[in-house]
Amino acid sequence: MMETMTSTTPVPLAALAALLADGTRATFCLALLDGRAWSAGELARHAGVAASTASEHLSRLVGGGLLAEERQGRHRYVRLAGPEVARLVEDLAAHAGPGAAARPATLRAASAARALAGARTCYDHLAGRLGVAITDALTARGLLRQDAGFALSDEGLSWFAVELGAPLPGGGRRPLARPCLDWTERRHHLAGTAGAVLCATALERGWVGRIGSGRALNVTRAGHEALARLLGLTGLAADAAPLPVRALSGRAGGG
Amino acid sequence: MMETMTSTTPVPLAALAALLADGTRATFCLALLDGRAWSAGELARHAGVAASTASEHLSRLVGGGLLAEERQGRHRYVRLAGPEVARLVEDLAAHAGPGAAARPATLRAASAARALAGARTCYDHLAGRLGVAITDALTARGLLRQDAGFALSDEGLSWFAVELGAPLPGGGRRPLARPCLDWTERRHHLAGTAGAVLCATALERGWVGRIGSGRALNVTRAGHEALARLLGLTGLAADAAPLPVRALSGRAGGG
DNA sequence: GGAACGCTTCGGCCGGCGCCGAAGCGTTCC
DNA sequence: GGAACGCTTCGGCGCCGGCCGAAGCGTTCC
Repeated sequence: MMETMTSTTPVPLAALAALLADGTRATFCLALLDGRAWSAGELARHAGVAASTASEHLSRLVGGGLLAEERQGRHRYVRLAGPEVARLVEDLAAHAGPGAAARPATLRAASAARALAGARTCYDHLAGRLGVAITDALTARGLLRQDAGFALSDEGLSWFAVELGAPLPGGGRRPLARPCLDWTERRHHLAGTAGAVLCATALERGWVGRIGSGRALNVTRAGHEALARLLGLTGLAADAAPLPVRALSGRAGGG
Repeated sequence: MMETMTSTTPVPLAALAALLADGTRATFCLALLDGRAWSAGELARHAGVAASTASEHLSRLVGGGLLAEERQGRHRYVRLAGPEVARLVEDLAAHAGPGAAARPATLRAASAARALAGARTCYDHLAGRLGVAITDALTARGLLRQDAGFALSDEGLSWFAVELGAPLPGGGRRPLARPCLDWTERRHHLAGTAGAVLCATALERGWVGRIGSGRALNVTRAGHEALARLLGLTGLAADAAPLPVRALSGRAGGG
Protein backbone atom coordinates (compact mmCIF):
# COMPACT_ATOMS: atom_id res chain seq x y z
CA MET A 1 0.00 0.00 0.00
CA MET A 2 0.91 3.63 -0.21
CA GLU A 3 3.35 3.33 -3.07
CA THR A 4 3.96 6.96 -3.82
CA MET A 5 1.95 8.06 -6.85
CA THR A 6 4.30 8.24 -9.81
CA SER A 7 4.25 10.98 -12.43
CA THR A 8 1.29 9.94 -14.51
CA THR A 9 -1.43 8.29 -12.51
CA PRO A 10 -2.60 4.98 -13.83
CA VAL A 11 -6.02 5.11 -12.21
CA PRO A 12 -8.47 3.94 -14.86
CA LEU A 13 -11.40 5.66 -13.20
CA ALA A 14 -9.63 8.99 -13.44
CA ALA A 15 -8.73 8.47 -17.07
CA LEU A 16 -12.31 7.75 -17.94
CA ALA A 17 -13.64 10.67 -15.94
CA ALA A 18 -11.11 12.96 -17.59
CA LEU A 19 -12.73 12.27 -20.93
CA LEU A 20 -15.96 13.78 -19.64
CA ALA A 21 -14.33 16.45 -17.53
CA ASP A 22 -14.04 18.92 -20.36
CA GLY A 23 -16.92 21.18 -21.23
CA THR A 24 -16.63 20.68 -24.96
CA ARG A 25 -16.36 16.92 -24.77
CA ALA A 26 -19.24 16.79 -22.32
CA THR A 27 -21.34 18.87 -24.70
CA PHE A 28 -20.53 16.42 -27.47
CA CYS A 29 -21.61 13.43 -25.41
CA LEU A 30 -24.82 15.08 -24.30
CA ALA A 31 -25.69 15.90 -27.88
CA LEU A 32 -24.96 12.32 -28.90
CA LEU A 33 -27.39 11.11 -26.27
CA ASP A 34 -30.03 11.43 -28.96
CA GLY A 35 -28.70 8.10 -30.17
CA ARG A 36 -27.87 9.24 -33.66
CA ALA A 37 -24.61 9.80 -35.49
CA TRP A 38 -23.31 13.34 -35.80
CA SER A 39 -20.60 14.57 -38.11
CA ALA A 40 -17.51 16.21 -36.67
CA GLY A 41 -18.46 19.55 -38.11
CA GLU A 42 -21.96 19.47 -36.69
CA LEU A 43 -20.58 18.84 -33.25
CA ALA A 44 -17.98 21.57 -33.63
CA ARG A 45 -20.63 24.12 -34.55
CA HIS A 46 -22.93 22.86 -31.82
CA ALA A 47 -20.27 23.37 -29.17
CA GLY A 48 -18.91 26.56 -30.68
CA VAL A 49 -15.31 25.46 -31.19
CA ALA A 50 -13.00 25.32 -34.19
CA ALA A 51 -13.03 22.24 -36.36
CA SER A 52 -9.48 21.42 -35.35
CA THR A 53 -10.40 21.49 -31.69
CA ALA A 54 -13.38 19.24 -32.23
CA SER A 55 -11.29 16.82 -34.22
CA GLU A 56 -8.86 16.36 -31.39
CA HIS A 57 -11.61 15.90 -28.85
CA LEU A 58 -13.31 13.30 -30.98
CA SER A 59 -10.10 11.36 -31.36
CA ARG A 60 -9.74 11.20 -27.60
CA LEU A 61 -13.32 10.13 -27.07
CA VAL A 62 -13.06 7.44 -29.71
CA GLY A 63 -9.72 6.30 -28.34
CA GLY A 64 -11.21 6.06 -24.90
CA GLY A 65 -13.98 3.82 -26.12
CA LEU A 66 -16.82 6.22 -25.45
CA LEU A 67 -17.57 6.94 -29.09
CA ALA A 68 -17.67 4.80 -32.20
CA GLU A 69 -16.75 6.36 -35.49
CA GLU A 70 -17.72 5.63 -39.02
CA ARG A 71 -16.01 7.34 -41.88
CA GLN A 72 -17.86 8.10 -45.04
CA GLY A 73 -16.04 9.95 -47.75
CA ARG A 74 -14.86 13.21 -46.33
CA HIS A 75 -17.14 12.96 -43.32
CA ARG A 76 -16.43 11.49 -39.93
CA TYR A 77 -19.60 10.32 -38.28
CA VAL A 78 -19.54 9.56 -34.63
CA ARG A 79 -22.01 8.11 -32.15
CA LEU A 80 -22.04 6.78 -28.61
CA ALA A 81 -20.28 3.44 -28.50
CA GLY A 82 -23.29 1.62 -27.04
CA PRO A 83 -26.06 1.53 -24.49
CA GLU A 84 -23.63 1.15 -21.60
CA VAL A 85 -21.94 4.40 -22.54
CA ALA A 86 -25.28 6.12 -22.91
CA ARG A 87 -26.21 4.87 -19.49
CA LEU A 88 -22.97 6.17 -18.04
CA VAL A 89 -23.45 9.62 -19.49
CA GLU A 90 -27.09 9.67 -18.44
CA ASP A 91 -26.27 8.74 -14.88
CA LEU A 92 -23.49 11.22 -14.57
CA ALA A 93 -25.60 13.94 -16.09
CA ALA A 94 -28.55 13.10 -13.89
CA HIS A 95 -26.39 13.35 -10.82
CA ALA A 96 -24.79 16.55 -11.97
CA GLY A 97 -27.76 18.50 -13.15
CA PRO A 98 -30.55 18.56 -10.58
CA GLY A 99 -31.22 22.26 -10.77
CA ALA A 100 -29.22 23.04 -13.84
CA ALA A 101 -31.79 21.68 -16.25
CA ALA A 102 -34.23 24.46 -15.56
CA ARG A 103 -32.27 27.49 -16.58
CA PRO A 104 -33.76 28.82 -19.78
CA ALA A 105 -31.48 31.60 -20.94
CA THR A 106 -33.37 32.83 -23.96
CA LEU A 107 -36.94 32.66 -25.13
CA ARG A 108 -36.10 30.17 -27.83
CA ALA A 109 -34.18 28.05 -25.37
CA ALA A 110 -37.17 28.08 -23.05
CA SER A 111 -39.47 26.90 -25.80
CA ALA A 112 -37.04 24.18 -26.75
CA ALA A 113 -36.79 23.09 -23.14
CA ARG A 114 -40.56 22.89 -22.93
CA ALA A 115 -40.70 20.66 -25.98
CA LEU A 116 -37.99 18.44 -24.59
CA ALA A 117 -39.78 18.13 -21.28
CA GLY A 118 -42.87 16.88 -23.06
CA ALA A 119 -41.41 14.01 -25.02
CA ARG A 120 -37.95 13.12 -26.22
CA THR A 121 -35.64 10.24 -26.84
CA CYS A 122 -33.07 9.32 -24.23
CA TYR A 123 -30.50 7.48 -26.32
CA ASP A 124 -32.74 4.71 -27.65
CA HIS A 125 -35.83 4.92 -25.44
CA LEU A 126 -38.59 7.39 -24.61
CA ALA A 127 -38.25 10.06 -21.94
CA GLY A 128 -39.89 13.21 -20.72
CA ARG A 129 -43.50 13.37 -19.59
CA LEU A 130 -44.37 10.84 -22.27
CA GLY A 131 -41.74 8.34 -21.13
CA VAL A 132 -42.76 8.66 -17.51
CA ALA A 133 -46.46 8.43 -18.32
CA ILE A 134 -45.92 5.23 -20.25
CA THR A 135 -43.84 3.79 -17.45
CA ASP A 136 -46.53 4.70 -14.93
CA ALA A 137 -49.23 3.14 -17.08
CA LEU A 138 -47.25 -0.07 -17.46
CA THR A 139 -46.81 -0.17 -13.70
CA ALA A 140 -50.44 0.58 -12.92
CA ARG A 141 -51.53 -2.29 -15.16
CA GLY A 142 -49.20 -4.74 -13.46
CA LEU A 143 -47.03 -5.12 -16.53
CA LEU A 144 -44.03 -3.56 -14.83
CA ARG A 145 -43.13 -4.12 -11.19
CA GLN A 146 -41.29 -1.36 -9.37
CA ASP A 147 -42.05 -2.33 -5.79
CA ALA A 148 -39.17 -4.72 -5.26
CA GLY A 149 -36.74 -3.74 -7.96
CA PHE A 150 -37.51 -2.98 -11.58
CA ALA A 151 -38.70 -5.76 -13.84
CA LEU A 152 -41.41 -6.69 -16.30
CA SER A 153 -43.96 -9.15 -15.03
CA ASP A 154 -44.97 -12.22 -17.01
CA GLU A 155 -48.00 -10.25 -18.13
CA GLY A 156 -45.66 -7.49 -19.22
CA LEU A 157 -43.65 -9.86 -21.36
CA SER A 158 -46.75 -11.10 -23.10
CA TRP A 159 -48.05 -7.55 -23.47
CA PHE A 160 -45.05 -6.74 -25.63
CA ALA A 161 -45.56 -9.84 -27.73
CA VAL A 162 -49.34 -9.86 -28.01
CA GLU A 163 -50.70 -6.37 -27.48
CA LEU A 164 -47.82 -4.35 -28.86
CA GLY A 165 -46.90 -6.98 -31.40
CA ALA A 166 -43.17 -6.62 -30.76
CA PRO A 167 -41.90 -9.61 -28.79
CA LEU A 168 -38.80 -8.98 -26.72
CA PRO A 169 -35.68 -10.88 -27.67
CA GLY A 170 -34.36 -13.03 -24.84
CA GLY A 171 -30.91 -13.83 -23.60
CA GLY A 172 -28.92 -10.79 -24.64
CA ARG A 173 -26.27 -9.28 -22.45
CA ARG A 174 -28.36 -6.18 -22.09
CA PRO A 175 -31.03 -6.15 -19.38
CA LEU A 176 -34.57 -6.41 -20.65
CA ALA A 177 -35.81 -3.66 -18.37
CA ARG A 178 -33.98 -1.14 -16.27
CA PRO A 179 -34.84 2.22 -14.73
CA CYS A 180 -33.40 5.39 -16.19
CA LEU A 181 -33.65 8.60 -14.23
CA ASP A 182 -35.63 11.22 -16.11
CA TRP A 183 -34.03 14.65 -16.02
CA THR A 184 -37.06 16.78 -16.28
CA GLU A 185 -39.45 14.58 -14.30
CA ARG A 186 -36.95 13.44 -11.68
CA ARG A 187 -38.56 10.00 -11.82
CA HIS A 188 -37.68 6.73 -13.45
CA HIS A 189 -38.74 5.76 -16.92
CA LEU A 190 -38.33 2.47 -18.75
CA ALA A 191 -34.99 1.77 -20.41
CA GLY A 192 -33.14 -1.36 -21.47
CA THR A 193 -34.16 -3.60 -24.33
CA ALA A 194 -37.86 -3.16 -23.61
CA GLY A 195 -37.53 0.61 -23.64
CA ALA A 196 -35.65 0.49 -26.92
CA VAL A 197 -38.20 -1.81 -28.56
CA LEU A 198 -41.04 0.40 -27.42
CA CYS A 199 -39.37 3.52 -28.75
CA ALA A 200 -38.45 1.92 -32.06
CA THR A 201 -41.98 0.64 -32.47
CA ALA A 202 -43.45 4.05 -31.76
CA LEU A 203 -41.21 5.69 -34.33
CA GLU A 204 -41.81 3.00 -36.95
CA ARG A 205 -45.54 3.19 -36.67
CA GLY A 206 -45.60 6.95 -36.66
CA TRP A 207 -46.89 7.29 -33.11
CA VAL A 208 -44.23 9.87 -32.43
CA GLY A 209 -42.17 12.01 -34.75
CA ARG A 210 -38.94 13.92 -34.41
CA ILE A 211 -39.17 17.67 -34.09
CA GLY A 212 -36.30 19.31 -35.86
CA SER A 213 -32.81 17.96 -35.55
CA GLY A 214 -32.68 17.38 -31.83
CA ARG A 215 -34.18 14.66 -29.71
CA ALA A 216 -37.51 16.32 -29.04
CA LEU A 217 -40.58 14.35 -30.12
CA ASN A 218 -44.23 15.04 -30.63
CA VAL A 219 -47.05 12.55 -30.26
CA THR A 220 -49.13 12.19 -33.41
CA ARG A 221 -52.85 11.61 -33.60
CA ALA A 222 -52.19 7.95 -34.33
CA GLY A 223 -49.92 7.89 -31.30
CA HIS A 224 -52.58 9.24 -29.02
CA GLU A 225 -55.01 6.60 -30.26
CA ALA A 226 -52.52 3.77 -29.88
CA LEU A 227 -51.47 4.81 -26.39
CA ALA A 228 -55.08 5.14 -25.30
CA ARG A 229 -55.97 1.75 -26.71
CA LEU A 230 -52.91 -0.13 -25.43
CA LEU A 231 -52.34 1.53 -22.10
CA GLY A 232 -55.39 3.60 -21.37
CA LEU A 233 -53.26 6.70 -21.62
CA THR A 234 -55.23 9.88 -22.17
CA GLY A 235 -54.66 13.55 -21.63
CA LEU A 236 -51.03 13.59 -22.67
CA ALA A 237 -49.88 17.16 -22.81
CA ALA A 238 -50.55 18.73 -26.16
CA ASP A 239 -47.63 19.10 -28.47
CA ALA A 240 -45.58 22.20 -28.00
CA ALA A 241 -46.65 25.00 -30.27
CA PRO A 242 -45.00 24.99 -33.68
CA LEU A 243 -41.52 26.31 -33.31
CA PRO A 244 -38.65 27.41 -35.48
CA VAL A 245 -36.91 24.13 -36.01
CA ARG A 246 -33.50 25.47 -35.18
CA ALA A 247 -34.54 26.36 -31.66
CA LEU A 248 -34.85 22.69 -30.84
CA SER A 249 -31.34 21.47 -31.35
CA GLY A 250 -29.72 23.45 -28.56
CA ARG A 251 -27.96 21.52 -25.89
CA ALA A 252 -30.08 21.24 -22.81
CA GLY A 253 -28.62 18.47 -20.74
CA GLY A 254 -28.97 14.73 -20.88
CA GLY A 255 -31.58 12.00 -20.62
CA MET B 1 -27.76 27.15 -29.71
CA MET B 2 -24.11 27.32 -30.51
CA GLU B 3 -23.37 30.28 -28.27
CA THR B 4 -19.62 30.28 -28.30
CA MET B 5 -18.28 28.60 -25.19
CA THR B 6 -17.20 31.30 -22.78
CA SER B 7 -14.08 31.17 -20.64
CA THR B 8 -15.19 28.79 -17.92
CA THR B 9 -17.59 26.16 -19.17
CA PRO B 10 -20.80 25.86 -17.20
CA VAL B 11 -21.47 22.25 -18.16
CA PRO B 12 -22.50 20.50 -14.94
CA LEU B 13 -21.58 17.09 -16.28
CA ALA B 14 -18.03 18.25 -16.90
CA ALA B 15 -17.74 19.79 -13.47
CA LEU B 16 -18.81 16.56 -11.83
CA ALA B 17 -16.53 14.44 -13.98
CA ALA B 18 -13.63 16.75 -13.22
CA LEU B 19 -13.91 15.83 -9.57
CA LEU B 20 -13.15 12.22 -10.45
CA ALA B 21 -10.73 13.00 -13.23
CA ASP B 22 -7.75 13.30 -10.92
CA GLY B 23 -5.81 10.22 -9.90
CA THR B 24 -5.56 11.18 -6.26
CA ARG B 25 -9.23 12.07 -5.90
CA ALA B 26 -10.23 8.91 -7.73
CA THR B 27 -8.07 6.88 -5.37
CA PHE B 28 -9.82 8.55 -2.44
CA CYS B 29 -13.25 7.69 -3.77
CA LEU B 30 -12.33 4.12 -4.53
CA ALA B 31 -11.00 3.69 -1.02
CA LEU B 32 -14.16 5.18 0.40
CA LEU B 33 -16.20 2.62 -1.52
CA ASP B 34 -15.74 0.42 1.52
CA GLY B 35 -18.56 2.48 2.98
CA ARG B 36 -16.68 3.65 6.04
CA ALA B 37 -15.35 7.00 7.12
CA TRP B 38 -11.66 7.69 6.64
CA SER B 39 -9.66 10.48 8.21
CA ALA B 40 -7.88 12.96 5.97
CA GLY B 41 -4.49 11.66 7.04
CA GLU B 42 -5.36 8.06 6.29
CA LEU B 43 -6.41 8.97 2.79
CA ALA B 44 -3.29 11.08 2.27
CA ARG B 45 -1.03 8.18 3.25
CA HIS B 46 -3.09 5.76 1.22
CA ALA B 47 -2.71 7.83 -1.93
CA GLY B 48 0.86 8.83 -1.21
CA VAL B 49 0.40 12.59 -1.19
CA ALA B 50 1.17 15.32 1.32
CA ALA B 51 -1.42 16.18 3.92
CA SER B 52 -1.88 19.60 2.42
CA THR B 53 -2.62 18.13 -0.97
CA ALA B 54 -5.14 15.73 0.43
CA SER B 55 -6.82 18.50 2.36
CA GLU B 56 -7.43 20.51 -0.77
CA HIS B 57 -8.74 17.52 -2.66
CA LEU B 58 -11.13 16.67 0.13
CA SER B 59 -12.48 20.18 0.21
CA ARG B 60 -13.27 19.98 -3.47
CA LEU B 61 -14.93 16.60 -3.17
CA VAL B 62 -17.03 17.75 -0.24
CA GLY B 63 -17.89 20.97 -2.00
CA GLY B 64 -18.97 19.01 -5.04
CA GLY B 65 -21.35 16.92 -2.99
CA LEU B 66 -19.55 13.63 -3.49
CA LEU B 67 -18.29 13.35 0.07
CA ALA B 68 -19.81 14.10 3.44
CA GLU B 69 -17.56 15.24 6.21
CA GLU B 70 -17.76 14.98 9.94
CA ARG B 71 -15.29 16.79 12.11
CA GLN B 72 -14.26 15.36 15.41
CA GLY B 73 -11.69 17.23 17.40
CA ARG B 74 -8.60 17.57 15.32
CA HIS B 75 -9.75 14.91 12.86
CA ARG B 76 -11.71 15.34 9.66
CA TYR B 77 -13.60 12.22 8.83
CA VAL B 78 -15.01 11.84 5.41
CA ARG B 79 -17.23 9.31 3.68
CA LEU B 80 -19.18 8.96 0.45
CA ALA B 81 -22.20 11.23 0.56
CA GLY B 82 -24.66 8.40 -0.04
CA PRO B 83 -25.63 5.30 -1.96
CA GLU B 84 -26.18 7.29 -5.15
CA VAL B 85 -22.62 8.51 -5.08
CA ALA B 86 -21.36 5.02 -4.37
CA ARG B 87 -23.33 3.81 -7.32
CA LEU B 88 -21.88 6.53 -9.53
CA VAL B 89 -18.32 5.65 -8.58
CA GLU B 90 -18.98 1.94 -8.95
CA ASP B 91 -20.44 2.34 -12.40
CA LEU B 92 -17.69 4.58 -13.60
CA ALA B 93 -15.06 2.27 -12.18
CA ALA B 94 -16.72 -0.79 -13.63
CA HIS B 95 -16.76 0.78 -17.03
CA ALA B 96 -13.19 1.96 -16.73
CA GLY B 97 -11.51 -1.10 -15.33
CA PRO B 98 -12.32 -4.21 -17.35
CA GLY B 99 -8.76 -5.44 -17.67
CA ALA B 100 -7.16 -3.13 -15.20
CA ALA B 101 -8.35 -5.01 -12.14
CA ALA B 102 -6.06 -7.94 -12.77
CA ARG B 103 -2.67 -6.34 -12.63
CA PRO B 104 -0.97 -7.51 -9.45
CA ALA B 105 2.26 -5.56 -9.22
CA THR B 106 3.77 -7.14 -6.14
CA LEU B 107 3.37 -10.40 -4.31
CA ARG B 108 1.55 -8.72 -1.47
CA ALA B 109 -0.72 -6.90 -3.87
CA ALA B 110 -1.53 -10.18 -5.59
CA SER B 111 -2.48 -11.78 -2.30
CA ALA B 112 -4.61 -8.81 -1.41
CA ALA B 113 -6.31 -8.97 -4.79
CA ARG B 114 -7.04 -12.64 -4.23
CA ALA B 115 -8.65 -11.93 -0.88
CA LEU B 116 -10.72 -9.13 -2.39
CA ALA B 117 -11.87 -11.35 -5.22
CA GLY B 118 -13.17 -13.86 -2.73
CA ALA B 119 -15.40 -11.65 -0.63
CA ARG B 120 -15.59 -7.95 0.03
CA THR B 121 -17.96 -5.13 0.65
CA CYS B 122 -19.00 -2.87 -2.18
CA TYR B 123 -20.08 0.25 -0.32
CA ASP B 124 -22.81 -1.30 1.81
CA HIS B 125 -23.44 -4.66 0.20
CA LEU B 126 -21.55 -7.89 -0.49
CA ALA B 127 -19.41 -8.41 -3.59
CA GLY B 128 -16.77 -10.73 -4.96
CA ARG B 129 -17.33 -14.45 -5.42
CA LEU B 130 -19.41 -14.44 -2.25
CA GLY B 131 -21.69 -11.67 -3.44
CA VAL B 132 -22.21 -13.27 -6.81
CA ALA B 133 -22.76 -16.72 -5.31
CA ILE B 134 -25.45 -15.36 -3.01
CA THR B 135 -27.09 -13.55 -5.88
CA ASP B 136 -27.03 -16.70 -7.99
CA ALA B 137 -28.49 -18.74 -5.14
CA LEU B 138 -31.29 -16.23 -4.63
CA THR B 139 -32.03 -16.37 -8.33
CA ALA B 140 -31.93 -20.14 -8.55
CA ARG B 141 -34.45 -20.37 -5.71
CA GLY B 142 -36.82 -17.98 -7.40
CA LEU B 143 -36.34 -15.32 -4.75
CA LEU B 144 -34.75 -12.92 -7.22
CA ARG B 145 -35.86 -12.53 -10.81
CA GLN B 146 -33.27 -11.49 -13.36
CA ASP B 147 -34.98 -12.63 -16.53
CA ALA B 148 -37.02 -9.52 -17.21
CA GLY B 149 -35.25 -6.90 -15.17
CA PHE B 150 -33.92 -7.18 -11.67
CA ALA B 151 -36.36 -7.53 -8.80
CA LEU B 152 -37.17 -9.62 -5.77
CA SER B 153 -40.15 -11.92 -6.13
CA ASP B 154 -42.89 -12.09 -3.52
CA GLU B 155 -41.17 -15.19 -2.20
CA GLY B 156 -37.97 -13.19 -2.02
CA LEU B 157 -39.62 -10.50 0.06
CA SER B 158 -40.92 -13.04 2.52
CA TRP B 159 -37.56 -14.82 2.55
CA PHE B 160 -35.97 -11.70 3.94
CA ALA B 161 -38.66 -11.35 6.59
CA VAL B 162 -39.13 -14.98 7.56
CA GLU B 163 -36.02 -16.96 6.74
CA LEU B 164 -33.42 -14.27 7.22
CA GLY B 165 -35.37 -12.54 9.93
CA ALA B 166 -34.64 -9.09 8.59
CA PRO B 167 -37.74 -7.66 6.91
CA LEU B 168 -37.10 -5.07 4.24
CA PRO B 169 -38.36 -1.56 4.88
CA GLY B 170 -40.80 -0.36 2.25
CA GLY B 171 -41.36 2.92 0.54
CA GLY B 172 -37.94 4.54 0.70
CA ARG B 173 -36.55 6.52 -2.17
CA ARG B 174 -33.84 3.92 -2.62
CA PRO B 175 -34.69 0.89 -4.77
CA LEU B 176 -35.18 -2.33 -2.85
CA ALA B 177 -33.09 -4.34 -5.25
CA ARG B 178 -30.81 -3.32 -8.04
CA PRO B 179 -27.93 -4.92 -9.92
CA CYS B 180 -24.37 -3.82 -9.28
CA LEU B 181 -21.65 -4.92 -11.67
CA ASP B 182 -19.01 -6.98 -9.89
CA TRP B 183 -15.47 -6.01 -10.83
CA THR B 184 -13.77 -9.28 -10.36
CA GLU B 185 -16.58 -11.53 -11.50
CA ARG B 186 -17.87 -9.33 -14.32
CA ARG B 187 -21.38 -10.29 -13.31
CA HIS B 188 -24.14 -8.65 -11.37
CA HIS B 189 -24.59 -8.96 -7.66
CA LEU B 190 -27.40 -7.75 -5.43
CA ALA B 191 -27.32 -4.12 -4.32
CA GLY B 192 -29.92 -1.64 -3.12
CA THR B 193 -31.70 -1.81 0.21
CA ALA B 194 -31.91 -5.60 0.11
CA GLY B 195 -28.18 -5.90 -0.50
CA ALA B 196 -27.45 -3.52 2.34
CA VAL B 197 -29.72 -5.37 4.75
CA LEU B 198 -28.15 -8.68 3.83
CA CYS B 199 -24.65 -7.35 4.31
CA ALA B 200 -25.46 -5.68 7.60
CA THR B 201 -27.10 -8.84 8.86
CA ALA B 202 -24.10 -10.94 7.87
CA LEU B 203 -21.74 -8.62 9.69
CA GLU B 204 -23.94 -8.35 12.78
CA ARG B 205 -24.30 -12.06 13.16
CA GLY B 206 -20.65 -12.76 12.56
CA TRP B 207 -21.16 -14.61 9.32
CA VAL B 208 -18.43 -12.56 7.73
CA GLY B 209 -15.63 -10.54 9.26
CA ARG B 210 -13.41 -7.75 8.03
CA ILE B 211 -9.83 -8.66 7.16
CA GLY B 212 -7.50 -5.84 8.07
CA SER B 213 -8.45 -2.28 7.36
CA GLY B 214 -9.68 -2.65 3.82
CA ARG B 215 -12.92 -3.99 2.48
CA ALA B 216 -11.87 -7.63 2.19
CA LEU B 217 -14.01 -10.10 4.10
CA ASN B 218 -13.73 -13.70 5.16
CA VAL B 219 -16.60 -16.08 5.72
CA THR B 220 -16.64 -17.55 9.22
CA ARG B 221 -17.64 -21.05 10.18
CA ALA B 222 -21.00 -19.69 11.36
CA GLY B 223 -21.30 -17.95 8.01
CA HIS B 224 -20.79 -21.13 6.07
CA GLU B 225 -23.44 -22.84 8.14
CA ALA B 226 -25.94 -20.03 7.77
CA LEU B 227 -25.45 -19.73 4.03
CA ALA B 228 -25.81 -23.47 3.57
CA ARG B 229 -28.96 -23.54 5.65
CA LEU B 230 -30.63 -20.48 4.15
CA LEU B 231 -29.56 -20.71 0.54
CA GLY B 232 -28.08 -24.14 0.06
CA LEU B 233 -24.73 -22.53 -0.58
CA THR B 234 -21.79 -24.87 -0.19
CA GLY B 235 -18.23 -25.01 -1.41
CA LEU B 236 -17.54 -21.32 -1.07
CA ALA B 237 -13.86 -20.77 -1.74
CA ALA B 238 -11.79 -21.14 1.37
CA ASP B 239 -10.59 -17.98 3.01
CA ALA B 240 -7.41 -16.58 1.64
CA ALA B 241 -4.40 -17.75 3.56
CA PRO B 242 -3.55 -15.65 6.61
CA LEU B 243 -1.87 -12.51 5.43
CA PRO B 244 0.01 -9.59 6.85
CA VAL B 245 -2.87 -7.27 7.59
CA ARG B 246 -1.30 -4.30 5.95
CA ALA B 247 -1.26 -6.00 2.58
CA LEU B 248 -5.01 -5.84 2.44
CA SER B 249 -5.64 -2.14 2.42
CA GLY B 250 -4.00 -1.35 -0.90
CA ARG B 251 -6.09 0.25 -3.53
CA ALA B 252 -7.24 -2.27 -6.08
CA GLY B 253 -10.19 -0.74 -7.80
CA GLY B 254 -13.82 -0.41 -6.97
CA GLY B 255 -16.88 -2.48 -6.28
C1' DG C 1 1.98 25.02 30.31
C1' DG C 2 4.37 22.60 26.77
C1' DA C 3 4.88 19.22 23.24
C1' DA C 4 2.98 16.39 19.80
C1' DC C 5 -0.35 15.97 16.43
C1' DG C 6 -3.88 16.56 12.59
C1' DC C 7 -5.39 19.61 9.49
C1' DT C 8 -5.43 23.97 6.73
C1' DT C 9 -3.69 28.00 4.25
C1' DC C 10 -0.34 30.17 1.39
C1' DG C 11 3.36 30.80 -2.25
C1' DG C 12 5.51 29.07 -5.81
C1' DC C 13 6.71 25.77 -9.30
C1' DC C 14 5.71 23.11 -13.27
C1' DG C 15 3.36 20.16 -16.46
C1' DG C 16 -0.72 19.20 -18.98
C1' DC C 17 -4.18 20.53 -21.93
C1' DG C 18 -7.71 23.29 -24.35
C1' DC C 19 -7.74 26.68 -27.68
C1' DC C 20 -6.77 28.74 -32.18
C1' DG C 21 -5.13 29.63 -37.09
C1' DA C 22 -2.45 28.03 -40.81
C1' DA C 23 -1.29 24.54 -43.74
C1' DG C 24 -2.03 20.06 -45.75
C1' DC C 25 -4.67 16.01 -47.45
C1' DG C 26 -8.37 13.46 -49.43
C1' DT C 27 -13.17 13.73 -51.26
C1' DT C 28 -16.81 15.71 -53.84
C1' DC C 29 -18.80 18.57 -57.17
C1' DC C 30 -18.78 21.15 -61.49
C1' DG D 1 -8.70 20.01 -64.04
C1' DG D 2 -10.09 23.26 -60.63
C1' DA D 3 -12.66 24.87 -56.76
C1' DA D 4 -15.08 24.02 -52.63
C1' DC D 5 -15.37 21.36 -48.69
C1' DG D 6 -14.58 18.41 -44.40
C1' DC D 7 -11.32 16.88 -41.59
C1' DT D 8 -6.57 16.50 -39.58
C1' DT D 9 -1.92 17.87 -38.14
C1' DC D 10 1.17 21.17 -36.27
C1' DG D 11 3.08 25.03 -33.67
C1' DG D 12 2.30 28.20 -30.28
C1' DC D 13 -0.08 30.49 -26.54
C1' DG D 14 -2.09 30.85 -22.03
C1' DC D 15 -4.31 29.12 -18.14
C1' DC D 16 -5.77 25.84 -14.96
C1' DG D 17 -4.66 22.86 -11.42
C1' DG D 18 -1.87 19.36 -8.87
C1' DC D 19 2.10 19.18 -6.13
C1' DC D 20 5.10 20.43 -2.30
C1' DG D 21 7.11 22.65 2.00
C1' DA D 22 6.61 26.13 5.38
C1' DA D 23 3.92 28.33 8.53
C1' DG D 24 -0.21 28.72 11.30
C1' DC D 25 -4.22 27.12 14.07
C1' DG D 26 -6.86 24.26 17.06
C1' DT D 27 -6.99 19.81 19.73
C1' DT D 28 -5.13 16.32 22.60
C1' DC D 29 -2.05 14.38 25.77
C1' DC D 30 1.21 14.61 29.59
